Amino acid sequence: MTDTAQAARGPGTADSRREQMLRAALEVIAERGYADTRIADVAERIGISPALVIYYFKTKDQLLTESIRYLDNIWYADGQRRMAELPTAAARIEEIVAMSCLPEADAEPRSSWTLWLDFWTLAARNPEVAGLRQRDDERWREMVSSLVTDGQEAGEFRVVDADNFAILLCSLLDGLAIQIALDDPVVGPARAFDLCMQFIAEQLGFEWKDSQRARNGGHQAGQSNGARQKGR
Amino acid sequence: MTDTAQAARGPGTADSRREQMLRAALEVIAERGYADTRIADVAERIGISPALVIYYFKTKDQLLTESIRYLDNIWYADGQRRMAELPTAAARIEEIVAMSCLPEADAEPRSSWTLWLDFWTLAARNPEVAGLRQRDDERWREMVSSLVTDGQEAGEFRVVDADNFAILLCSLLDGLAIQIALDDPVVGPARAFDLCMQFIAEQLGFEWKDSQRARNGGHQAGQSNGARQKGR
DNA sequence: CATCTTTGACTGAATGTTCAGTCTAGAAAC
DNA sequence: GTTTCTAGACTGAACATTCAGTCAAAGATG
Repeated sequence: MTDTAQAARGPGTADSRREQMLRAALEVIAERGYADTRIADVAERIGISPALVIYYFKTKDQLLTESIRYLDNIWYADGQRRMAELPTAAARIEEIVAMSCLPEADAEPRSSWTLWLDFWTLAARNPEVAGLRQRDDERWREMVSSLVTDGQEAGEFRVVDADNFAILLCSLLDGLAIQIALDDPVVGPARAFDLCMQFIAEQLGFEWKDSQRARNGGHQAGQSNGARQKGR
Repeated sequence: MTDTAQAARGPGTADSRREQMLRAALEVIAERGYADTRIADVAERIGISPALVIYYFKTKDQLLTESIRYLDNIWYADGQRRMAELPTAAARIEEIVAMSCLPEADAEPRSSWTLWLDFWTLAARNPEVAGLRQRDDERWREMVSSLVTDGQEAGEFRVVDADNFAILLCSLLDGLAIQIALDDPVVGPARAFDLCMQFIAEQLGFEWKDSQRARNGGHQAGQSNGARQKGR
């Protein structure tokens, strides 16, 4: 009967404890990798006993899976928020590229890009995570796709197949993210960003002047609250 | 003379044993994932005792790391061989895309694409593997880059910056490989292949007629010996 | 040729460690 | 005073690695 009920509906403290643990879990995963993340690590990071982690999440697996879900949701919500704040389709698509390529100044270390590597690897064997990933990818492609359609209707973009373009762009971003996550000396954030924008501008037929964005390292569009994730 | 050694059940000769183990390790990694691969799995697969694995590779880590190196080398060598067999730059670049996207008919299961996910994830934390991956990526980009240059000199391709193009294409292939590895229902091998070829033809300004390659599922260019890897 | 000796491949049974998850009981909240 | 949180000590299982040998083939010796 008390499946997950108790935890979610507890007093305010319970709620923040949970989230505190989820965040800690993501940090540890980013540092040590999903496979090498121990309950003790997560507990230690927030100064509690390992037993408490089990008290909130019945099993280790639940903790980790849920933390991935948490990441997934935060990331998507953040994307939507940013999109809503920008006026033109061109600006919005640039924001997407920036989110995928450029580390944010305010965010913690350079951790999170690697989280996506773990996410993918996990999805290869864990059906639940696989579903999550797939939905996430689909959402993302739709975001791009409808954005392109909007831009075309507004006359900002040339007419190309929006769905195909979305697949291409999202795959390209994933591929570039790998290089960035692994600190490739040839394909750093700035170069990835520039190349990608050039590609987009060419495909969609709009002007893109080498922005200074890649130089100063962060996206400036909308960093309102203290969301701390940044990779993709 | 006394070469009855290789009997199916009997003790194997030292030389083939190592490779046998490396191959078995890759199979297990592909199935269960790097993190969940146990020495006992590898041993069981070839019907030997776990102790023997340690006898050959001092530690588990060494076995796994070496198996990744083995994969890396095989993959690169295979790529080079295929390139050498094709006459035009256009055919060669198509072969690269096919290698990255289309599963081969003869190869075992659909295992190996996921190996690359594990490879990347591992590279994020293991410096040795990181070096390996970086070298591999660099090699690959150079292959594309020089291929493009050749094609341009031969008048097959339009003139674009070869290095930038190589980065773009390799990243795109990586990104598409993720989708394929994770069995994305929207981005299957055939579609990935077609989209990618369209992109290339457009960028390099050559004709590409919707080949039947993606349909019949495999690459036909050069499958001479019984090499059994296929993913990327 | 008949015997010993060496050597390398191989195994089964320990050993030791690392963790996830449990149990007990105390402190805080309500 | 009952329920919710929390910690510390503990248990049990899963595994990597070690050890002490077995076994068979190849050389050496006479």
